[in-house]
Amino acid sequence: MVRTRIAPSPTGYPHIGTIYQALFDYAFAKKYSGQFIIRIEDTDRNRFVEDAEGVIFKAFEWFGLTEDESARKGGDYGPYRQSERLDLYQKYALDLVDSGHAYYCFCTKERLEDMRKVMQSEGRIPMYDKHCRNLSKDEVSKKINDNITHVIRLKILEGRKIVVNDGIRGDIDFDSNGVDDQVLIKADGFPTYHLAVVIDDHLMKITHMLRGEEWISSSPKHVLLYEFFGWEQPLFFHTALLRNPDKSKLSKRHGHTSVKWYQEQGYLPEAILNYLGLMGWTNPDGKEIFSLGEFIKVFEMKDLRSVGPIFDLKKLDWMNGEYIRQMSDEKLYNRITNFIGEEYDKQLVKRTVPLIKERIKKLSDYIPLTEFLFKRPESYEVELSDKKDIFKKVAENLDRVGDWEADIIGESMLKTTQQLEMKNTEFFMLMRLVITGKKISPPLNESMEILGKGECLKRITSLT
RNA sequence: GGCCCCAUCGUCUAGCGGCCUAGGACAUCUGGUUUUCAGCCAGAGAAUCUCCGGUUCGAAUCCGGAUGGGGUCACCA
Repeated sequence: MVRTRIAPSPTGYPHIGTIYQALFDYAFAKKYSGQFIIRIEDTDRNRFVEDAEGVIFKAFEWFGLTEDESARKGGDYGPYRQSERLDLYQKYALDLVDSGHAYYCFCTKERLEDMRKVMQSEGRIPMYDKHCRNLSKDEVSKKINDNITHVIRLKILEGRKIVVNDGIRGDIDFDSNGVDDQVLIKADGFPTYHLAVVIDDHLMKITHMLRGEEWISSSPKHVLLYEFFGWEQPLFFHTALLRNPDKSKLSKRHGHTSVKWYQEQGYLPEAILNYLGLMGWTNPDGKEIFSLGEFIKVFEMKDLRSVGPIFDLKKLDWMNGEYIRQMSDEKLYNRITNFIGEEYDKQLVKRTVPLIKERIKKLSDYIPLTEFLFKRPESYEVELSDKKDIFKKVAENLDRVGDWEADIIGESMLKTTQQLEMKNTEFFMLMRLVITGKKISPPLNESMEILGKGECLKRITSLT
């Protein structure tokens, strides 16, 4: 049975990289009829954001990455919120102390900081100096009785080779001398990520553990913990990191990391997922546009590449446009009204859909392109005050049009062009400007039909 | 800096020892369709496969080293 999990921290809007990983977790679990789990890792009380959890779940819903078990849905291996599992972590940490694989540490933050400064100034790598490692049992119990704040640290054996098996990269060897005596239980009684992740993945029966590459260097600690507990490890998969254009890890400063931003830009969730699926993975049949369902059918974790791809918005834009064009008018209409809100006349919006479908890449392109239909242009991109005669003539001819339909409107204007002995391009550009205010717009005849005869004549005669 | 990961067009990638004078997609440019833009169609340019050694009859593909990029070194995840 395959069981995968994504473990976001409730610190704000979800990171696009979290979705990237969740996509693989989800697809893999679904492919093998397993379960996909969302676990909330809220052990850092300093970074905790009150309503972040709800926002996270909403985001997953938006993408259609629906979980089988989670903090909101429950399941057989709960609770799925780490803050509700504190006694569990405590118990296992004490087991580790008993078996000699962990120890109490009473060092103050100040001492630790000073120690690191000294080590750094000596050009050494800052690591805990194991100061509290060899305290006697009596010393420890005395300090605990005296209520001295303490943490519990992992005791790393020296001179050992630790092998981390990664499903994407193969075996990665570490020397235990380079691994720090990691804090397992913090002074506030909360576990650190390292302890919690191992205990939870084991207890929740996770079979395939996928996470970002930035965790590789702490993996030896986790491997050791599995060994000390005598537990079988899940398979590890460390995905390549999404990058900024300068190749550094995708960050707010150089790129867009928040799911919220993508929503506000009017990217479609299915397009984002499709694009993400192209990062580090290639569809065996070469197709670049594929649905989540198709992805699930062919995805294998081992096919993931280990190179960190640069997140290229240009290609996402293209793909989003591709999805928009493939969508039915009805569906696109729903997406647009959903996106722009209530203030726009829905009947009007509906009629514009066929006009803009091939012209927008993102939902946020809609309003700038169609604004002129909802309100009269306030200015014109080109000076029109010296074209009064032309507009007078057009207005006269258009006024005679009986059935206000695109084709007939076009014919009338074509006739006017001939009467005025103007070039088509020149004439229609003037018309485009007077109607829309802009040099670039959706098809003119159709736009005029939607706008209505009265409104069109008003716009034209206002310049005569 | 120590440790670890990675390395094919600007970007995403194909490639698993001969089919590679390196293929596709995005982007760019050109032409066509056209009442603007977009779309669509056709085409072009774009990678001495980071470099240097080695293995081999033969290497983008295997091995070693160098270089470059990235990650990580917290009582954050």
